[in-house]
Amino acid sequence: MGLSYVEENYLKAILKLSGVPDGLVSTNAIAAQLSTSAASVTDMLKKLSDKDLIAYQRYKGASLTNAGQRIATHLVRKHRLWEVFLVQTLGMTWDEVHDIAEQLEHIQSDSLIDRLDTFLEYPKFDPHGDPIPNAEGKYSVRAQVPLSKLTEGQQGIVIGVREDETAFLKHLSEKGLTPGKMIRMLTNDAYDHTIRLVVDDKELNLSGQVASNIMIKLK
Amino acid sequence: MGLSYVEENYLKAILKLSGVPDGLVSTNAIAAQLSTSAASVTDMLKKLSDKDLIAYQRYKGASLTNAGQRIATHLVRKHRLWEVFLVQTLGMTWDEVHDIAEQLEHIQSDSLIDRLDTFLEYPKFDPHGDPIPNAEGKYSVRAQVPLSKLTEGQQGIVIGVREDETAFLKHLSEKGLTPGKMIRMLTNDAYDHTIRLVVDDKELNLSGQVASNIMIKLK
DNA sequence: AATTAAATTTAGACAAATCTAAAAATAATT
DNA sequence: AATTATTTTTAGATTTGTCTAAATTTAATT
Ligand SMILES: [Mn+2]
Ligand SMILES: [Mn+2]
Ligand SMILES: [Mn+2]
Ligand SMILES: [Mn+2]
Repeated sequence: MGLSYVEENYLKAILKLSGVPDGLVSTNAIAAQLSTSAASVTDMLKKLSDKDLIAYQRYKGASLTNAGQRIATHLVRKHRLWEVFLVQTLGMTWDEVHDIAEQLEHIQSDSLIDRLDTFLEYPKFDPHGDPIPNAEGKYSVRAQVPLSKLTEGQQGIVIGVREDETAFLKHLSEKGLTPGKMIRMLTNDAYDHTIRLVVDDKELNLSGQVASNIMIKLK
Repeated sequence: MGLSYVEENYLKAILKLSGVPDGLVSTNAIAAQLSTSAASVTDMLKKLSDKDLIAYQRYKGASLTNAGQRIATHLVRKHRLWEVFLVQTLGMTWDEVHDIAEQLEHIQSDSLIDRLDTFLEYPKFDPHGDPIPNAEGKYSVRAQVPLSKLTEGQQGIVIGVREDETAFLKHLSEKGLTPGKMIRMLTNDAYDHTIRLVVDDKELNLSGQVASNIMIKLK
């Protein structure tokens, strides 16, 4: 009784949005995440609830059951392992792998993904710095803070991003702001949130919006 | 304007069945190949004809147009390259890769498949001995004959099979009849088509049915 | 040539996933 | 508390791909 790729995408969306206060994800939030209508979401929430993959109360919201969480986490594992493969093995750039991984994550074969994990030597993080769950669904956590929160003089290392869009990632590549790079904050304007910092001995500017999507490990 | 994976499977089925006399593939042949009903096939043939991917005359049969052939050949290329990857890179056995490749062949990304080809060092044949079309759709042909056609005393090398089923491939693996192996025909019964041959200095029996699906390069 | 058989198409229904528009429930304002 | 605004659900229609059963065309037999 496998799930359709559409059902899988809903589970993944709910997992991604689960960071809310009471853990209940709203219909509209899911609709926005999946670029679909609220009506479609309601239909699917009923369906996933019938399959006991989510707990759903109408007008209240949805949360993953243990079964649903297991499936969603496995999808994230597959997505991120494939991203590592595409960058590390095939030499793609980090800005072109997300859309392909969105397709590859739906390939059904546990044997395949475990062998891929072995071949890649059990990577802990994907090219965007996101943790890769192991076969049991456990993953590493790292202390990290958005670049936008750093104060003047603070230093750190770029360890990831919070955004998958190609345009955003290409923008960072052009500025040299990729994972592993050491940065130092020069000025962080309290009012308009414009940032000036140093990377590779070069100074550059960033908007607060962009900086909030870059994750830093403090030095 | 991409095609659905269902449309892609129809094009691939028609290509596979195109070895018939006048090149016209029948509705029933496609239905059998895809394990679907003749009525469904008729519906899809109309649709593919409207898209100019096949030439179709009702009650007569279907054949691929140049556009359809290009797409179908590209699918075969992807399928076989992924099979090489699964066996060569991930260490799977040749009997477990076909079903996974059936899924992977529908991943949409030209960049991905060209990089995979480069990574695998441009293989010319897949694990089952089938030729891999290059990016332009051209592929190598090898002189080959079914094992069932060999006469007493003839020798040759196993270079491929004509059947993807797991049970069939496992059967051959157990008998040691895999690509690259040298064989010598002992007896080929003209009436019941039972075969006795030598592989690795061991004698073994085969049914005519099984032997007809093993391809040999004569020595 | 007429009849029977086989292959193919058409007709009509169904499941999955989607949409828009309208109705209902909840939340926010006055 | 009553009104307005927002969110969510329901109703009904649409697209894609499928099915079975009946009708039609083509092929094979007598
Ligand atoms: Mn991604
Ligand atoms: Mn990622
Ligand atoms: Mn195959
Ligand atoms: Mn093959």
